[in-house]
Amino acid sequence: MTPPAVMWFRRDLRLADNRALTRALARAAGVICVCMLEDAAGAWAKESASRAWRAASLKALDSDLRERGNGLVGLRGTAPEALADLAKQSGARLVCCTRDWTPAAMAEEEAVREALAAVGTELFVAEGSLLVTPDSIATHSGEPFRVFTPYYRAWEYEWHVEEPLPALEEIPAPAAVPTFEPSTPDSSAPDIATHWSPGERGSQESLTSFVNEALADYDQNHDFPAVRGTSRLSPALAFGELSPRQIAVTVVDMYVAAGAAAPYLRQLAWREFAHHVLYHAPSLPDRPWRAEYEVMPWCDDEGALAAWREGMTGFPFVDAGMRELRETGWMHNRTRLVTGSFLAKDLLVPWQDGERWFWERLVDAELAVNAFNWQWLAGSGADAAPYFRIFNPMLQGRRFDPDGSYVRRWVPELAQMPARWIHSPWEAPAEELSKAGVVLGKTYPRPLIDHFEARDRALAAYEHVKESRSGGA
DNA sequence: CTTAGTTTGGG
DNA sequence: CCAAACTAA
Repeated sequence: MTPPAVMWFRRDLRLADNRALTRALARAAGVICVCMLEDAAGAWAKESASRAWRAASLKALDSDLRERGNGLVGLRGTAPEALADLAKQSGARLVCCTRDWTPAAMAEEEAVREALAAVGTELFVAEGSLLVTPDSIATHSGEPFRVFTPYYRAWEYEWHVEEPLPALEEIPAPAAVPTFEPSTPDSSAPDIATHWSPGERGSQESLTSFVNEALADYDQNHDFPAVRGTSRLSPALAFGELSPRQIAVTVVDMYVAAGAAAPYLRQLAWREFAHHVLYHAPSLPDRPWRAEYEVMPWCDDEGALAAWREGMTGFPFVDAGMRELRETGWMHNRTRLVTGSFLAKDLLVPWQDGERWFWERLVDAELAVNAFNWQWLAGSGADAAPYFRIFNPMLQGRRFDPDGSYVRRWVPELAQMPARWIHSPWEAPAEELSKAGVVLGKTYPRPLIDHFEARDRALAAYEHVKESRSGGA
């Protein structure tokens, strides 16, 4: 009897277009499908929305596997030990997984490779989490890209439309698979099932409805958080329920001739740029990418941070975003920009605090993307928002939620406010407030700070960074 | 796509 | 005269 192969699922929780799984099947008559019950390389906080998503997604993967004559086995302990043990017990000579380009995951791959080598088993690492791997493109001088536009040009040139691998009809298991029991999600995590359908099938349906319903108007609608104008595929990408190739090919197929696919593909490229930057600067999650930002005079204001987390800053557009995050595990991109700018620039709270909160609360949290975006917002990142671009939360609200329906949905205490005042209730005449049943400081907080004073304070702080760059070192 | 200040151009 | 367009920080 030929020995089985092992498929080690990580952030590639899909059966279609999975080169690792396809390889395992091609090399052995039976495949043992495993995942680590606790994802050490993912380093989830104890309470985390992603953990809840992962648990649901693993369950879905298990049932998809069972339909194909297999099933998922959850392993305890660390990946190198658990996989080496499994290889020894089962006699497997081959373990397959998909490459994860984040630093801890790459280190984990190496540790697994060594542990497996010691028992005479090979680790095969397939590509599939990115369309263009971080090490495959560089500037003319051979340096990593530091600016998005030239990166995007190279990226666009580099990726090829290539048909994804089909889903596998049968995945024979070498032995009976025990019942899969994922670790239970945290009680504080959002109720995933009411807002999302995790798992490969649910994500494929999300992709189909996105290309059918929203893609054509993506460019016009994607900035309006009250509209379903974005793909909402970020959690599926984060966990590999869909590969970027499946998404890109579907999007391009829909719009062979028209340019309608380009704005969306550009967003996929931002995700890959984040991985490119992290790969070449592994300290991205912790330290400012631009070293001069080490001297940035942040304020460790616990109270302000708490108000921001709770969605109680008194700025309706900011609070709506933060509450959407809390309730659904996701936030619209526009409000990610505005809430992030508000934390880092208006409140001058270190971007790492925002990064940590998003990491715990977002179902789509990806290390590279989260770190990159926070640094981008704070001004210390690659091709970052210029320091003087400090979002005005009132103007942003009026522009991108003109009728206030996004605020009304997530900040119900303002539901009766007329659109004219909904993004700055403190400016509303007293009778408008009372008609809407709003008592500032009681039913809804007064603004935590004056935005224009905060803006001046932030500009002064950034001035300090500029001076240290020209004067110091 | 931030703001403030300046220029331009239509009415 | 004012609003849109442009520009510097």
